Amino acid sequence: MIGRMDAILGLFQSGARTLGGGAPGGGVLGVSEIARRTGISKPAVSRIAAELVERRFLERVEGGLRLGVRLFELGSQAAGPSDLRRLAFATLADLRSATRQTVHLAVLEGSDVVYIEILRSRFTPPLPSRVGGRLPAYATGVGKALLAHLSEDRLAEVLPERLTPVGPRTITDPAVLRRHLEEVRETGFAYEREESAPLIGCAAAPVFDADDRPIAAVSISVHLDAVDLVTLGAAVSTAAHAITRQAVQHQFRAG
Amino acid sequence: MIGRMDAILGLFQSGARTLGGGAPGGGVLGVSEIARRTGISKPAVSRIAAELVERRFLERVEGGLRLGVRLFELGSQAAGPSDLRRLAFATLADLRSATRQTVHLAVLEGSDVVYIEILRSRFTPPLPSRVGGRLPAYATGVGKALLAHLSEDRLAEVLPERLTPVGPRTITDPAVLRRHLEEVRETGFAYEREESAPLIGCAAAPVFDADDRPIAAVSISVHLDAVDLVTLGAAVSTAAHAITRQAVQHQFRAG
DNA sequence: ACATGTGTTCCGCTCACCGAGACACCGGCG
DNA sequence: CGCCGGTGTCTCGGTGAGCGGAACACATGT
Repeated sequence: MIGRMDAILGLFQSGARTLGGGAPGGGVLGVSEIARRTGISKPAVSRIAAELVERRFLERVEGGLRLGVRLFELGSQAAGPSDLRRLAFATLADLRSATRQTVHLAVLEGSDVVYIEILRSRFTPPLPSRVGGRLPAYATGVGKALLAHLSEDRLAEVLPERLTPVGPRTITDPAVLRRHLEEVRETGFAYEREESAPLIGCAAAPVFDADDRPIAAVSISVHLDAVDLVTLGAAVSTAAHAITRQAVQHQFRAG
Repeated sequence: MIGRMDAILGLFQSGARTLGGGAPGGGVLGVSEIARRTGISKPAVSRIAAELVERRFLERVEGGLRLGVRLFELGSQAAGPSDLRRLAFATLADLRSATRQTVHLAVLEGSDVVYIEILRSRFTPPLPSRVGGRLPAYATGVGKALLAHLSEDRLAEVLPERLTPVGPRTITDPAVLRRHLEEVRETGFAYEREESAPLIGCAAAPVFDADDRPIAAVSISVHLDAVDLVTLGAAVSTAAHAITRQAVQHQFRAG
C-alpha cells in the first residue's frame, strides 16, 4: 500500500514544518513511534520499513530509521525542481551579489511553499528556511506572490479556512489576505514583514511559464530596518522577469 | 506493492547510468512504456501512477510522467547525504580553489557509486557526472577508493562477476581489479585514467567514520595531460583526512 | 474507413497484506 | 533477582486490496 508508505515517509519531513526549533540533525524515528503517529499497526510498520530499507528509501541507524540515499538520488533527478534550479541559478546569483542579501526560489505545493534554492548572504541574519523545506504559502513573500496569480477557484481550494500564525505578524484573517493578494497582483510583487520569522521581511515576485501560469517565485529576505522593501521589490521583479524569459525559452511548463 | 513502485521510479533514474548520451531534459515516460519496461500490466501501472501523482511522487506533464516535487523534498532531507554534504562543503571548496579542478564527493550504494556533491571548475573539461547520478564503482576513482577498504566478503557480494566497460580503458578483469585495490589500500588513494570517460583521469581518497569504516570518497578530476595524478593524490588525501576528522567529530556513522 | 498507438475503466479471482497476539530483547529500579 | 515498560520481530488465519484480461474512449497517421 502506497498510502501507508507515504504516511511513513511524511513523518520524516514533518519536522520541516516546525522550522523554528527543528532538529537539523535529520529526523530519526523508531518503528513504535511511527506506528503511534500514523495509526498503522506495529507489525505493518516493521514490515514496510524493512522493505523500504532494502530498497534504500530508508536507512537503519542507531536509534531507528531515517531517510535513505535512494530518495536523495530520485530527488536530485526530479526534473521540475532541478531544471528550474539550473535555469534560474545565474540570475539568482546576480540578484544576490547586487543586493547582498539572501535569495530564495520556491514553488507552490498544495497550500505550502517548497524551497527549491537558497543562496545565503552574510549580510542577512540566518533564516530557518531549508532547501526542500515547507512553509504555509500565506505566511511567506514567495507564497503570496504565487497565490496572487491563481484563479479564484484554485485559490479557494488551496487556502485553508483557518490561517494559523507562524510569525509574530502572520496574517490570519482571510479577508485581509484577499485584499493583500489583490494589491500584490496590481503592483507585481509581494512583500512581507515578520509574518514568517521575527525581524525578517522580504520582497518577492512570481515567475511565469509561456501560458502566464505562475510556476515559482523569487524573494530577497532582509533584516527589517536594513533596507527599503520597495527598492528590493523592483530588483526582485526584474530578476523574476529574467527567469520567466528563460523558462519560456526552455519551454518550461507548470506541473 | 512497494516493489512495483520502486521498479517504476527506478526507470526514471536509469537514465543516469547512461551518462554518456543521457538526456538532461529529465526523463518523461508514458504509462505504456513503463508497463513494457517493467513487465507490469498496463492497468496496474496506470493505477499506481495515479496514486503516485496524487501524492506528488510523480508529476503529469505533456507526454507522460516524470519525477515529482515530493521526491525533491524528501531527497533534500535525506539526512545521510545532506549532512555529509554540509559537513564536507568547506573542505571541498578549499580543495577546488587549491587545485582549480573539478571536485567530487560520492558514497557507495550497492555496486555503484552515487555522487553527493560536485564542485565544477572551468579548468576541467565538462564531465557527465551529476549530483544523484550513478556509475559502477569499479570504473571510477571514488569507487575504487571505497572498494579498497571493504572487507573481503563485503567486496565479494558487491562486485558483479562481469565487469562491463564504461570508459575507453575500464578495468574488466576482476583479478587485475583486486591487485589494483590492494595498491589503493597501501598508498591510501586511488587514481584512474580514462576508465570512466575519455581523456579524463582522477585521484581519489576515502573518508572514514569513527570506526574506520569508509563512508564516502573525494576525488579531483583532470584532463589527463594537465596535471600529475600523484600530486593530486596528496592533495585529495589531506582533504579526505580533514573530512574524516569532521565526520568523526560530528559522530557521523556509516549507513 | 482502417490500423496502431495511447491511457483509463470494469470486474471477478486470488494471494499478499493486515493486525492481534505472542515472542525475544533491552535497560532501569527496587 | 524478578518485574516492569519499552523496544522490534515472528507466527498465522482471515479478508479485502490489488491484480490483469478484456473492453473501452481518444488521439494519431495512412
